Amino acid sequence: MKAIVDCNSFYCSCERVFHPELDHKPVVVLSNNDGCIISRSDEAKKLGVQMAGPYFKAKPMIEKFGVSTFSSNYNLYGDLSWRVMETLRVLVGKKNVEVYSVDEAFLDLEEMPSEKLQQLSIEIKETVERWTGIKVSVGVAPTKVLSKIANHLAKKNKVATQCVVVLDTEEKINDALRRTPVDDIWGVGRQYAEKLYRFQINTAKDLQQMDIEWAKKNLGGVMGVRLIKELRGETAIKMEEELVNKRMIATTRMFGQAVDNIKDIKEAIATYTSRAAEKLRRQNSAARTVSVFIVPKEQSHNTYFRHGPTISSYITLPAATSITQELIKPAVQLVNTLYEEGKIYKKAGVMLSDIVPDDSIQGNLFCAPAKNSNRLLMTMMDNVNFAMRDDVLKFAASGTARDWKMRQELRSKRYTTRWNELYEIK
DNA sequence: TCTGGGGTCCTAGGACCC
DNA sequence: TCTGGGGTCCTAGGACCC
Repeated sequence: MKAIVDCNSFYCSCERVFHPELDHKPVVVLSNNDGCIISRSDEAKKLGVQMAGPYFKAKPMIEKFGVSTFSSNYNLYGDLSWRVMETLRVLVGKKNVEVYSVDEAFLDLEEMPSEKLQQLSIEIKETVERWTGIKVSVGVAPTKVLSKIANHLAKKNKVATQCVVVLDTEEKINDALRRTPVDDIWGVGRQYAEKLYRFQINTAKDLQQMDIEWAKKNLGGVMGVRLIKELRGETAIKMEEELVNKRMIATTRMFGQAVDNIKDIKEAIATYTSRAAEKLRRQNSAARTVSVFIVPKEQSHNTYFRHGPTISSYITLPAATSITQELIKPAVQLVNTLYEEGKIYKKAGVMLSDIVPDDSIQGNLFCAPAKNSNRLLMTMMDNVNFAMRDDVLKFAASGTARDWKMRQELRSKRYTTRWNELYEIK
């Protein structure tokens, strides 16, 4: 059996840990730039605040009902996420925890006797809450897809289920499948949901009974086949063993305000490259391809949100590297080829790919090997910046005024990663 | 005026090889 | 005039996830 543990309204819950007076009150958390709403408490959901909706549209309602609003505080969420995951590792063993996202983890419970699963799930839920202050929901079932369905049902009926649903018999599974519309299934997005409804496939039970060949043809080939197998209780998506290195690393941002000069864009690109290089070194990798893209502001005054055309290009380096300066240089060069005078830009990004392990960099006959002093400098910068969870040390190319930086007007304090922002009890 | 950021996997199709 | 068969590698793009 497998479990999925999912934090309830994670970012909102993190804010509540340090604002207990907000329990049972509506809370929302905004994306970078205070652009849209990315986490809502149950009370905010009940008021009708839409997920991923633009903040400025919801603002009148938010003010009317006195919804507490926060800019995203990733220092805080990252730290609390780590505490939740550590708690799970203590409870079920390190090797049985697969961190799936900042607020979710799969647990491998194969060795657990089935009659103990309900009890264990309750214990997990209660311990995480006691140790971290974060409320979670637990779904248990034979496969990952089914456990996601269990979790969904637990969240939908918090009072009746106490946030724990265990699907350990055929009967319970079938009942759960009948109560789950296809668009609530993990792996079915908007496109597939529309298609399924057109075929009169309305519930997870309907989908489970479809032919494998049909899935292959209509639901994205092997992905569809896996999905149906998982719904039938047959494992098709395995637990990931250890931490796998990323094969692509990206840092992209909307600008706090639109940018109309190449200097600011270069600064932004240098900053994003530094951040991406940091992620690269954290997994002991090096990259050989640097891609840069910039997005001009859309001209039309359409009421609908549309992405403008993305202008992008890439450079493949003679040898893979993880040294920030060596990556900034080509990235900034690319900006020269992409930037067009007179246009206004609202977003930019850097992507590193062709990623290889740092210790097996393919040498290049025509290049000197990376100097050790550079490595030492990188390690030193990483240590300082990691301890502060921010880029306290940076390269001059990143700029100092940084007019393009994102807005975060409503951010709470970094209670757990800054000495001078510690929580105070009077 | 104001709409996030960071990933994964898969497929089709083109280029190229013998 | 006729124009094989099998393979690999790469890229772009679609779909999905949180």
